[in-house]
Amino acid sequence: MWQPTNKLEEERLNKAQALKERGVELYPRRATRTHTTAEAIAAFEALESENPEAAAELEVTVAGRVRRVNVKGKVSFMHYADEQGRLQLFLRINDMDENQYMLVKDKLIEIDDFVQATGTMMRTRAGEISVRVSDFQLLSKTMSPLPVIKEVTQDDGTVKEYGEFSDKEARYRQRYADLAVNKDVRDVFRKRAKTIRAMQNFLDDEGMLEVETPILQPIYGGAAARPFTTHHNQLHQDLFLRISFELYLKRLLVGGYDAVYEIGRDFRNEGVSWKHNPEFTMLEFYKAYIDYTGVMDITERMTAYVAEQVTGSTKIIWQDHEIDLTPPWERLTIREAGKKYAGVDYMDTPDAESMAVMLEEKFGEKVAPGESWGRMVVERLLGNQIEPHLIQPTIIMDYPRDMSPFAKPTEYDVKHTERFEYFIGGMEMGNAFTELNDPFDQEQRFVDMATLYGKGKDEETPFDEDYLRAMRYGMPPMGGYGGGVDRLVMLLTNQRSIRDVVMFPHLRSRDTVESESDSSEV
RNA sequence: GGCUCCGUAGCUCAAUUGGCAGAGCAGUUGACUCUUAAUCAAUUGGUUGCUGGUUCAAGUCCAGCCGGAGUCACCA
Repeated sequence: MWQPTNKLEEERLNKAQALKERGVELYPRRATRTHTTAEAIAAFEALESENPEAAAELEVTVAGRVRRVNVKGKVSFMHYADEQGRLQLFLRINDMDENQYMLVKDKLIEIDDFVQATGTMMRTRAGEISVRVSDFQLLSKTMSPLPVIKEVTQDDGTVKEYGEFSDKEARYRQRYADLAVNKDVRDVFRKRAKTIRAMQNFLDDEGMLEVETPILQPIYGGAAARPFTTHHNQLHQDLFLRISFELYLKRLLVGGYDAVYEIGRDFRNEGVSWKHNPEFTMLEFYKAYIDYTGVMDITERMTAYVAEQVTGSTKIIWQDHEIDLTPPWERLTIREAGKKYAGVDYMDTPDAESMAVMLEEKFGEKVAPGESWGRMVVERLLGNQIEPHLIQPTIIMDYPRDMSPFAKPTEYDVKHTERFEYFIGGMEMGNAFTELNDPFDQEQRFVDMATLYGKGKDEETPFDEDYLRAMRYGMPPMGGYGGGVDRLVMLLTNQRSIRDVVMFPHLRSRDTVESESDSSEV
């Protein structure tokens, strides 16, 4: 049984007992509400100008969480809040049942409790719209007080907050408390929902079908990442949480759909950072009969559309930058971007040895032995030297073949593939290709992968024979896209950490002892 | 995993060279029939993340651990 952990909770427990003794139900079964806060205010304001008498007779029943209490004696004021806003309750002992009033006067019903009130709408002498309460009930008694934040709605309508709940760890671990007191956090997640809805609307209008594919997969693939593993007991089978949807979605175009998309969770067993969470939300789409330039076009239009829907503009503020998402965006090959932003032409160093020397001399990069040429181009030259410059939306295209096992080669050079990534605010936002639909080439890529990443390497890519079989049935030429939804939400809400756009970000658990399996980790 | 910084009351923060652990808010008691960061008077609240060490004396110095933030590594 729960015990109070501090004086404040002890007081609340005492009050709960006192309420019971007065016959008050702490957690009544039912509530009624005729008006939300916004509806009550709107209804009153609409009547007030034309017909003041009718406005004064407007009766409402409202409900919400108490956010401010001012007991003055035989008259008291309360602010309660629902999701849309807050409203004042004017409680006067003459206007209501004396016993009900005394629950407030004796502070048995207090800040953070949920209440229901019935009364007529009015304005106080100070001009604040309020409910003149005639009936008042407790809906839910709060045992643990929320962090103290005083909100004051100013004349210009903006809300000023006094006090704050800013401890990041506490906010992430107890997001419910964070949401309860920090309105701007609630707004971020409303925008998150809008972002996803806007994407769906856009892609539906493009004629794509939204689908769902397995999260538990016997063979993982479609990206290079360490998976989480689990086990199905009855089937005696190890399963992996997906690291991408790619291979399943492309199978569906073999099946006859022209275009499909999926928005869902991916899981990658890797480091966490301001832009990495172990589980994150991804959008992937595949559309037949277009190539990667067609995907570029969709990407630009989709991003602009979503930004417009969510923020009302295609120009957004991200940290210290104003970013213009209006199409078209700058498009550069990696090679051009290397010349422009890093001052090097990587084709001057066309093999791993010379590339390593150049990177070390020019940028002080310490290249690990055995790193491939393509990896150095993508991760060191692009990732470390170019990416931080890409604040305005930029498409970077034509990636080295060995880093792009599902992309078709470019016409001009088999060393490169028709692949692009795009960057906004210095963040990689997504990745796309002209998809490889040649089963012979794909089989060779799997073999190459095994050589490159095989034998105990963490990123080992399993050979997916069923995927090759699907390809042999005939796969239409197509363009495909994968992009991070969380990062787009960060951009549109100007949040600097992925944890601020994920409701319950992953944190180390507080009170578990290190398990034995952890000791095998380095 | 490496490095740097951080952890003090419910929340936000103080605490001089190592010298009695404090403030505001909220909480408690009382007053107040139009308050609004209400006001006025009085007042409670602490295993200073944990464990150990140095010292006459540790929030402060040292070591280890736990947790967080940042950064690097890692992340086709």
